[in-house]
Amino acid sequence: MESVIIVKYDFCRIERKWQERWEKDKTFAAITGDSRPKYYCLVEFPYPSGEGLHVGHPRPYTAMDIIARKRRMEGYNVLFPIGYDAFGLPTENYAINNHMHPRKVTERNIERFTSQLKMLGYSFDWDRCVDTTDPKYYKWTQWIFLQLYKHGLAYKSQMPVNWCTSCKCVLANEEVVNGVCERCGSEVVRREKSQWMLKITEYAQRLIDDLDDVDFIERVKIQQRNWIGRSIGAEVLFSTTAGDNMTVFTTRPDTLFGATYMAMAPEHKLIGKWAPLLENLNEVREYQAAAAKKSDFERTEIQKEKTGVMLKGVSAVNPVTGNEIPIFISDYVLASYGTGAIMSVPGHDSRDWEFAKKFGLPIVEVVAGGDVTKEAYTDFEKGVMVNSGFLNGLPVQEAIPRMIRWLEDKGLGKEQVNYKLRDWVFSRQRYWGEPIPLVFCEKCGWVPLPEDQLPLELPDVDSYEPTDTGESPLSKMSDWVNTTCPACGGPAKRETDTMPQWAGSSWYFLRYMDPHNDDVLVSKEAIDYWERVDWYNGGMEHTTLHLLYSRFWHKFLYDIGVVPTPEPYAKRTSHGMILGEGGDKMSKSRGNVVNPNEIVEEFGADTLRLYIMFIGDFEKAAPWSSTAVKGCKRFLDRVWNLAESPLIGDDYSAANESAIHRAIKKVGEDIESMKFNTAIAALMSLVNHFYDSKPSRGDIKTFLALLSPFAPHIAEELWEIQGFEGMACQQPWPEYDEAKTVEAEKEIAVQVNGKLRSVIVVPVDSEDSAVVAAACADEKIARIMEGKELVKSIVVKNKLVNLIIRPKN
RNA sequence: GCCGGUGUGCUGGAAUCGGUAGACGGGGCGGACUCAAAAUCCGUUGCCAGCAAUGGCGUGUGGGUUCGAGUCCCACCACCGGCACCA
Repeated sequence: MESVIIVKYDFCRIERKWQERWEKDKTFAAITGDSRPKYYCLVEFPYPSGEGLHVGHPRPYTAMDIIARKRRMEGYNVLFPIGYDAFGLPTENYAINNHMHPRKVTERNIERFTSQLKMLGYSFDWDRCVDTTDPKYYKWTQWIFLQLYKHGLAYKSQMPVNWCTSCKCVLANEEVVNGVCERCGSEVVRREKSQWMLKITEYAQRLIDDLDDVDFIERVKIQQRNWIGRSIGAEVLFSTTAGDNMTVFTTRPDTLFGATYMAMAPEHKLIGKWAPLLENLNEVREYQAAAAKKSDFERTEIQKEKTGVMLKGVSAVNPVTGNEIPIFISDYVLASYGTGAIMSVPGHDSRDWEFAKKFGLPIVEVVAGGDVTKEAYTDFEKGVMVNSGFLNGLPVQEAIPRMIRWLEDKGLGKEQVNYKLRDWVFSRQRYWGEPIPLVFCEKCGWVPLPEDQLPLELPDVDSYEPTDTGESPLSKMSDWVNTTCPACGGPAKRETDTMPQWAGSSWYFLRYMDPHNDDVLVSKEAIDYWERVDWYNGGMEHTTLHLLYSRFWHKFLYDIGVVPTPEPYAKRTSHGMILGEGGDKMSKSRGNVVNPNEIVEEFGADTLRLYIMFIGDFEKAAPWSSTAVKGCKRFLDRVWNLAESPLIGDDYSAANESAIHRAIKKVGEDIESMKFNTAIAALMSLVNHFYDSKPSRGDIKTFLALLSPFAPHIAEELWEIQGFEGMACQQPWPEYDEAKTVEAEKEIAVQVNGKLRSVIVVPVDSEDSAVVAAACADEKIARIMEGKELVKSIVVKNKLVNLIIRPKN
């Protein structure tokens, strides 16, 4: 073919031009109440950090922008909003270090983020932008908190909590990762503190059950289910020589005959009560003190040897054997799960086995199948009960319900479900968060602010510095703290802790539906129209944080009639991380962070969008490659070169028609399954095809429509140059004709005894016999078949023929 | 330990149902254009043997099912993510 000189296009001018046009025309405005079907696409709104946008951000944003743009072309009224999750520690820390008000820091960061997001040409409806730190927004965060309080789902409780030594702040369970702070990586220790808690546990079962009704990718569902950690078992009552009953939870009631000792958490309440009876009280007290000092991380370190102290003077009675068995305190029993005490069955639980070995306690086999002298036998799929009275001979699966029935009949226990999920620690001892709208009155106790006093605004303080005493910086503002009780008018004090960062993000998707409403969180009209999010993409790291929290809040709002659906998101997908060049995580300390501004300056936004989608499987992590970006720029230059000069023919050209139909099909399907990389590969192949057979104006028209969700600026400019009507992004999504996606002739692989030997070309949908005949007629095949006979042939239509041959007798 | 995921050329990654492994990019090599370089264009590029035609090998390892296995089954290995004394 003739050699072509590629003219590089002026992306800088083109991108600015179309971004201004879209903004001026409000091209992407979502219209509440519009008669078109609605579609709500959501991305996780960013935390506007001081570092600005990072190349990780555009991956999910571009993906959902492609979906949103395709939906509009398909005729939907699309809501695709953006906002800022702006409360939080990094801003506050920056403010402290640089002596700036966090409000100012936030404003500056938001401004920077906004210009960066606009630079990438996303089709957000900017008029619906929200900011969680805006009092008009957090008024409603506080309002929801008050509803939770009024419905008994928020309570204050003195309890051991996770305390981050660096942030000087408590953390929720979900925020502690491998014993360190999820945010800063510092050590987390246990502290007794009085904290506001949200009863997410009350929703544990519904949070599991309703996963069946939503279209979330499987790994998200699995991770949430595991985190909630439901287990079914039984509560069993053990009498003790002290007169009190001890209640335990077990998932293996079938092994009750094998319970040879009891173990309770060092914090267990009965220990205090039994103190006068304990012969070794000092030893017990010492153990308790030592356990209290340890961090959760130290306590739960796996490899460490089990420790414990036997309570001398009190023992328990095994209700089925009648045997008196010793009671230990040990820190391998968690105070916060089940009843804080367990029955120990060394024969069939590896932890109990280890403990029993160390303390010389009896190990009784009650399920046959293993060798309990060597290790605990824990398989409950198979195994038959022995040494177990009325259970003898039963398989485990039958013994469990039998034992539960027995316990219920005797009033000694019942079936019980437990969850690993804990209530949500909701207070933070920091400044930059939503104030908790409650006051404490000596006479009335905790009193909620009347709703007409919301928002309770954050006061300005002299110092944002967190304190080691665990008091919020707000506590020093005595003018603000001292107030009057809304109930009795007497003196009262405000709560000085603030809400965690997860508060504002637990409901933000609702505010986008009606962002400027000062009377309600979201109007009935708006919520009835937009209903819920249709497709939400976000990071896996939020699966047991934001995603779980927001499902909980939404269920609560559903229960009180604010929203019409029990689930906030119909569909949830997740993207992989963008790694640095070498495959390491991108981080400032490694010095491998790629700034999107530099890429846009050098190659343009369309190239960045295309590359970030082409980089690899959307769901998997992918390393950045500075050389590979060029490939996408080259592609766009080739597109420009092909389409910026006049073309003729408004119909598809004969030479390209089939390729175009195939591309429409492939690109459309791949977008839906988020296989953006292969969708782009299909567009590249089509362009390669166009370089072989010159495209008509009609060919290019369809191509530009397909390209426009990925590279919207260049598509728009070429659309205009070609003189097509309207904007590319407002065209109907191209349709394909299945019949035209198939070629007239097919290459058929010819195998002999399963090995590829030749390739033949036959008309599409040829009869099997014709294919076999053509294969045998092939020169190479004929040579191989010489002296052999054909025993069998297998034909896969339009793909392959396999000839089974053997030597002639 | 438990739960998920992944393993394919030099490299990022493709490959509905089991049906021509390596699409589409990057990089390399050779050539054209150029005083030269960049850019661009053309060709080539899984490995081994061979001048070639061609043959053999090849999707983490070892088995199996099948006319046919990257794909299914069994047993392993390595790496990544989540949970982690939850009774």
